[in-house]
Amino acid sequence: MKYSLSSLSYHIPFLFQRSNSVPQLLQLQALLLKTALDHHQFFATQLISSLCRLSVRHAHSVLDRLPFPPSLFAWNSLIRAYAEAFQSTAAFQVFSNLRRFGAGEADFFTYPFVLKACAQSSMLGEGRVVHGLVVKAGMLADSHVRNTLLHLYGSCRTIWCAWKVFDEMRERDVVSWSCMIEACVACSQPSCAVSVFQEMRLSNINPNSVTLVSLLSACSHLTKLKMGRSIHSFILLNNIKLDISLGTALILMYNKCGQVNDSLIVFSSMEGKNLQTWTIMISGFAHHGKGKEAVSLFNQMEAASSLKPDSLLFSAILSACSHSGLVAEGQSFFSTMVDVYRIKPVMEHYGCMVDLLGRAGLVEEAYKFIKEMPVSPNNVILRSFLSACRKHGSVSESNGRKLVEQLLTEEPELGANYVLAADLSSVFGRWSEAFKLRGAVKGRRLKKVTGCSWV
DNA sequence: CTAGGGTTAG
Repeated sequence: MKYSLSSLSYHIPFLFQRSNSVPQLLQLQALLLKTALDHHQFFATQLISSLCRLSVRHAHSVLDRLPFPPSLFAWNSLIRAYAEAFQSTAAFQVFSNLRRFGAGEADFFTYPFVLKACAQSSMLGEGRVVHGLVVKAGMLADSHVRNTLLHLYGSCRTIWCAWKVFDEMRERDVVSWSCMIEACVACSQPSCAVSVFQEMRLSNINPNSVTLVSLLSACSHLTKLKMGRSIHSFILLNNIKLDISLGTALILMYNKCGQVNDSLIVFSSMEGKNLQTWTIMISGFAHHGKGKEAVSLFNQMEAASSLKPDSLLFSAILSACSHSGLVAEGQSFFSTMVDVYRIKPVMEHYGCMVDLLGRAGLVEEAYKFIKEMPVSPNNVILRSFLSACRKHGSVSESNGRKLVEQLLTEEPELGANYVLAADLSSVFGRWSEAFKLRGAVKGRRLKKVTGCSWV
């Protein structure tokens, strides 16, 4: 095709819009070079922002080689693209380059992008630096910037900083409140999240689906079934769309509160489901001893959707099998995972298998499995196996003893391990040893510390 | 061209 220069510059924006591959865009770049239109900032910007959609790397190299200072729009596109590609360090690096070499200052698009990148990777130090620049540039006046700052401190689990930003806000919109609720949940303060929500209602701000996802998460942590149910009715009454996230959060809440039947009702009513949704529903069945239902749901997923099960889903289904004594099914899932889906088993999967065999009383098989695993068993697996030994006996004393020693060496601070060790010594009739081990329980924690500091 | 959300063994 032949274009006159003026008609060419008219057509180029459309060409950009139509290009959906890197080679096509590179061809366009060649065209710009040939026609000297590459010296027009408008086209350069368009090239960079189009490239950002497809290949951040290419976009970056074009920006670096521009013969004139790139537009702020181009810088912003690049930072955003890096943030969206989870390359937070690169996003921050581009932001620094913008400040050093760029023409003009960062604007109220730049800061949300770079802050989002910092939040994603919990880069608190970098985030604080950006916060300082935000203050200096007077950008706190922008609500997007303020809300992203709030999100940053929530993600970095520095709740006091989040509160500071939140308290200093004069105007709070639904995003500000949602971010604050989310920050409380992220910092293991679910009851705080609930209070913030109540305050939000008093301020006459209406929650949206994102707010409710965070709030439901707080309900799950607190097992507040009544509140969870009222959120569910709120959703139904207000015709809030049950999207994947909201539906998943609801199912999770019902799971945690022991109401799997309700989980299933929500699950069935959802239109779109992703892998997480299936995983959560299957693990709900797993936790409530409904192994058969879990297995049938797994098969249903394989048959009815194009989703490919992942490592987490296999953890869930293996756990379902082990809790319901479905030994053959569990073993079959394990080999399907390895042979059909080519997923490399990790500690969790081995743990499920040891648990599956151990609970079923197949102690020797469990021992054999542990010995044949390519990794050394962790505390969880050791405890699971030794509990099986305590219950079903029938492992040779010397083999059991070695694993007990391993457990006590790796986790000497947990009192529960000494209880287990003492019980096993009793099984083998070593009474004095059992007595000594029981003495060691004193002064040690019986449960793991979860690190929850609820207010 | 802008901000916020959910999962896995014991």
